[in-house]
Amino acid sequence: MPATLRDVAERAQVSMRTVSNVVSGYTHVSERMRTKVLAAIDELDYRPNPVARTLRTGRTGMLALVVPEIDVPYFSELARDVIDAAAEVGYRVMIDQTGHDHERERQLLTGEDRTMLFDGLLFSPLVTKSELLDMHGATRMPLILLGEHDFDGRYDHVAIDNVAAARDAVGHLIETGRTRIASIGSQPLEEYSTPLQRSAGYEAALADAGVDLRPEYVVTAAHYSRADGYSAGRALLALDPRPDAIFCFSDLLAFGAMRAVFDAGLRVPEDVAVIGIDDVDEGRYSRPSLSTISLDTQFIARESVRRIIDRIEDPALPATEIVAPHKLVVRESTAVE
Amino acid sequence: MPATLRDVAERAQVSMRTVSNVVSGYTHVSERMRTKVLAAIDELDYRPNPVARTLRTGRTGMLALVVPEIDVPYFSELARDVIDAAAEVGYRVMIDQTGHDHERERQLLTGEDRTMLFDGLLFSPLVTKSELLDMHGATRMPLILLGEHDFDGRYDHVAIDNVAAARDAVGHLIETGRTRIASIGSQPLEEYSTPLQRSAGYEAALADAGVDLRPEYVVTAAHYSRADGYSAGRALLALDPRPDAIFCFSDLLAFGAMRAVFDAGLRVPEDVAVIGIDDVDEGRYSRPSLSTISLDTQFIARESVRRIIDRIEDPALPATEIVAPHKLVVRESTAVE
DNA sequence: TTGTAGGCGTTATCAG
DNA sequence: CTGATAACGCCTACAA
Repeated sequence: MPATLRDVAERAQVSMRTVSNVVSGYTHVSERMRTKVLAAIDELDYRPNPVARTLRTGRTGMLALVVPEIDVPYFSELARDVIDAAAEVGYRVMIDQTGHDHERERQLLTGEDRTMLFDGLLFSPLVTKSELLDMHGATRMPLILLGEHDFDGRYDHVAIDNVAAARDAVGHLIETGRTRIASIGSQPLEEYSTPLQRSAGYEAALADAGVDLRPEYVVTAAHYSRADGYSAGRALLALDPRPDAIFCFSDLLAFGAMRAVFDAGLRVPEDVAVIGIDDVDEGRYSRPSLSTISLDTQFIARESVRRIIDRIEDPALPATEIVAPHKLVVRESTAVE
Repeated sequence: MPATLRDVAERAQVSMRTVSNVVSGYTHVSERMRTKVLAAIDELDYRPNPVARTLRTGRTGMLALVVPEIDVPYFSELARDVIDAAAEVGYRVMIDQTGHDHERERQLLTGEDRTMLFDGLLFSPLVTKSELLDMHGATRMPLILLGEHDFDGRYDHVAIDNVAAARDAVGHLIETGRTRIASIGSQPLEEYSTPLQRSAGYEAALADAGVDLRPEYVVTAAHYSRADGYSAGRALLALDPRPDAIFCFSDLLAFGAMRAVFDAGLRVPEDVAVIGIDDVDEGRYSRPSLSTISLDTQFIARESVRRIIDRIEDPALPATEIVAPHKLVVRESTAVE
């Protein structure tokens, strides 16, 4: 049976008030009292009960980070940075993965879950915006959207300019002389906003260069996985004329696509150039190393944690949008000659 | 101001007890009462306060998973499986990364942290065993050790047989005719148990085959990262005679080492064979694909969650050890001819 | 500077 | 089957 504040008070012959003062940052406690209390705490091996403290103060000191899949490198690298940024300001992070399951997203958003022991929600969503608004409406849980854009200014979000990112990637392929540019990553059924935006950027870049969009060059991917990149890549290589470049909506898709190119007996970048988005560590060591659009996960993590803490402290704050920077990183997979 | 149980009771003209019964799915409630209460809940948009419930019941419904680095694929794949396994039994998972920081490990273990809002700890440790015993001693927090071995039977753990895993990997290299077998991954300073065990397996396999251990073929790595694998690989390739095989203590090290081989103008597996441990997804798509020892993260996740829940329910349970299976997966990076 | 008492929102005990 | 009431452990006006 763990010791409580009352036990310590009895043991030290002082009031609970004094013990509490000592425990939670000294505010005017005499030296005699303090040592007496500390001794009692030590003897009883007392630790404050965080749940009771939470009930009283209304703060759990915990944030939730919700991502589609934690084992996708982009999200695990983001999680790493979020955990670190949160730790710096005294918060811990609960992670949940929705696994492309709308129902699980909905439960978190509506607060329907029975274990919502956190002060705020960092949400990297699949759902489209209108659905989101309806779901979250009733709750008062502070919420920051990650990686999204254009939510009518009704929510805080730390966004990526997905249209520009895709445009930069495809623009690079065009600059290096490729003209038959395929893409992998648009969504088969649902209208998720990230792939929609990246599709828009792809189309815009082609239009800018006066290159026709060939519908057969646009291959969908249900998940942003290596496996889906591989099968999409195989499909593209069977086309005639064969693409001379592939823009993948994520690095993971790109790794799969590159492997498909090799298995077809072709070379990257000589026969087919490949570029991704995310800039995960893997791409620096893959063969060939992967050209990509680098998204600044540290920036996203820091800003979103900063922002949600502001909002927890003042729920009335107006919603803001912060756009994280991105930049083109040229490596071997799009080299010329 | 969110509605409370009392508000609902007043609104529905019943006692708090009845409302509580309805909310927590108690069976013996008359149909009349139930509908009346549900109506009131709906009108007031009432949601139970999880913190109050937790204070009363002593359960948070949350587990903590502590790993060195969440962005290391092995750990993020493990986290994925742990989150899923926990969700199946109604638990959520808080993730913390110690980043090779002993102090952070200690805080979690001693319960010194001020936000320990979880019912049990799944711990993938860096510390050696005696340190661990001393730290955790006082706390009553249920604890399961992951991936470790040989803790005197004083703690529950879901172990990997690291000695056998390393031995199998090196044995495979020997069977395929390699004789100058280097290793990357022993630790430079501290005596962490996982690398110690893998070193032991490496040495044992060489001894089994009557192959001499050359000290210069043993290269340390501070972290199990691609970067460290790369620099270790470079160092090995400069030796004379050059190794014809490299056993890496993790897949990540292996990816770095393979890249070093290519950058030196050599080939994998023709000039140098490479094998890792972990079997992360990346190794199925890398070029060449990576031979490795597959660790069953699903098994580890399921068993550790099952075990910690048993222990939460009955803290008096005797400690048990479960050893997760592993198996050799042969791919291109160790092929012959 | 320190003590007393009330309440955070829930569940559990004990009557009825 | 339902109602009143006491904890759960802590923090903080308010009082001394």
